[in-house]
Amino acid sequence: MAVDAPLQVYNTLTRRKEPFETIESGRVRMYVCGVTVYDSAHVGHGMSAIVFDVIRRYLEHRGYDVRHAQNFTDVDDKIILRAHREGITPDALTERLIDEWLADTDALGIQRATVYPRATQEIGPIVAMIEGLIERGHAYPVDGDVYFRVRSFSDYGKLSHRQLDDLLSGARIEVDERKEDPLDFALWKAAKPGEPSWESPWSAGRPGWHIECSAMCSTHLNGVVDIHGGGADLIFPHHENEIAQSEAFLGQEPFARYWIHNGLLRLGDEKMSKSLGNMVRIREILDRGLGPAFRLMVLQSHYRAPLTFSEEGLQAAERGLARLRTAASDAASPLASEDNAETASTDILPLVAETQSRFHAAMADDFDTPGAVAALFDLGRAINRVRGTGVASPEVEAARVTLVELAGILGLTLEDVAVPLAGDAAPFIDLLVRVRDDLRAAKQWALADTIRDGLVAQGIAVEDGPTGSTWRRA
RNA sequence: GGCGCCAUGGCCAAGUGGUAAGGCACGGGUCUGCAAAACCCUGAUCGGCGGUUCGAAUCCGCCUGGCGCCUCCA
Repeated sequence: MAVDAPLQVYNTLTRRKEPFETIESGRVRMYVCGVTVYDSAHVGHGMSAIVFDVIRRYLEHRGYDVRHAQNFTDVDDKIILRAHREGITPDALTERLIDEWLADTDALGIQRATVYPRATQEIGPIVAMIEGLIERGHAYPVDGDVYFRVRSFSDYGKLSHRQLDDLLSGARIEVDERKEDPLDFALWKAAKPGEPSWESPWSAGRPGWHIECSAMCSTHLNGVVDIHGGGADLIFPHHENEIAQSEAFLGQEPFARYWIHNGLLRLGDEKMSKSLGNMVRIREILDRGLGPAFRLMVLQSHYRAPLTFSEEGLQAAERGLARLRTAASDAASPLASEDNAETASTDILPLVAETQSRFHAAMADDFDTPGAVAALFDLGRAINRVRGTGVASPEVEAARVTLVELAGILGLTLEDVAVPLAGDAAPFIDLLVRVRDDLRAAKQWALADTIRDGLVAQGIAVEDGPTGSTWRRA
């Protein structure tokens, strides 16, 4: 593999790209905020999952041993409300939605995290951390609740680059007289009647939203992590609060070395979000077989930039993906020699090397997937060009293998997917296509066209080449 | 009101000091019984104004337009 350039990673905390250095040599501890499971996952979640999946795949490609933790927030107001509406227990609801999440992300080709801790299964460590914060004077109990004392943490605001006083001027914060400061946030909430609860020194209750991630980083990633990621909408207050809790508790900084945030997916001119109700579920695009196209669409935009989700964008990606698949296909048909075949085929070797270096340089520069993808398209075009001359040479095969491997680092599978998708029908389609070939040889074009049209109507594209016909799923 | 981001060809989208990646679409070709696929050719001086510089899409200022966060949110 080509020598990799030093990896540069953009850090939200410092607002600049920094050389990537891990706490432990060769190992990466990565914590990515997961979802609150009260509804199905939408494509915005899918985008985030794909972004961090690619980051992880690339780090692993560079030889890092990545320990990846992603939480499920499985207790909160919305879950309780939703479960009540459906007439089921919160547990039944979250169990179902977690299964759904795993099925959806699996189908998107996302590697499973190393661990998927759940808030309700981390109560012990959470309570311990809250006790520690109270002991250190960073938190205080009130009527069974426990709040974090924001003024006790001098660095508060450093991630989102805000001043405490600026935040107050926002004036959208409900004033709770029991809190010392309006910005103090809950670490523990006493349960109301009928709500799920766990015993604690302060009340039967449940953890606040932010504390679970801090506790999970402690129990699953040794407290301090290399990468802490999530959507840009988590920067404030969630990640800001996590920093306050963890650094106040640990008595050291930084709690996370690199804060990585993906830009948000938009629908039309506004952010896609559950609260706005303008979501498109991941399942909807998976059912249409557009999962891979969605991944390519995400990759063709930089992860930190916002991306607008659109049907046209999906279709454009699907077309582009088809071209890459053609180039990566094993089944390309060789033909008798052509004059320019030899030159074309030898010229491709330097391009293979160039593609490798372009790809790696792009990825090493803060995961510039659009640049990496552009290199793949250039290589794909070169392969198709040589193929067009009908020559299958070792050089082209080398290019093809490179294309497939590099795409694999991005989680894109290019090799033949048509036959498996056609399932049991494949042998019959093969038969029809062979019969049609005989008809064409006999110049029985009307009949040949009838067969082709029939297959097309069934979603099978038939393409006639110099040495016979091939088919693929359209 | 505070903090921040963005504005690149028809659409999407990289590039952050040396004279504009890539994808999709359109048009014109090659190939082909036809079709499809594939390949080839064709298109932008980078929102506006001013400044810094030998040189700016790329740095600075102002303006216009759009977006995000400040409240649950990937």
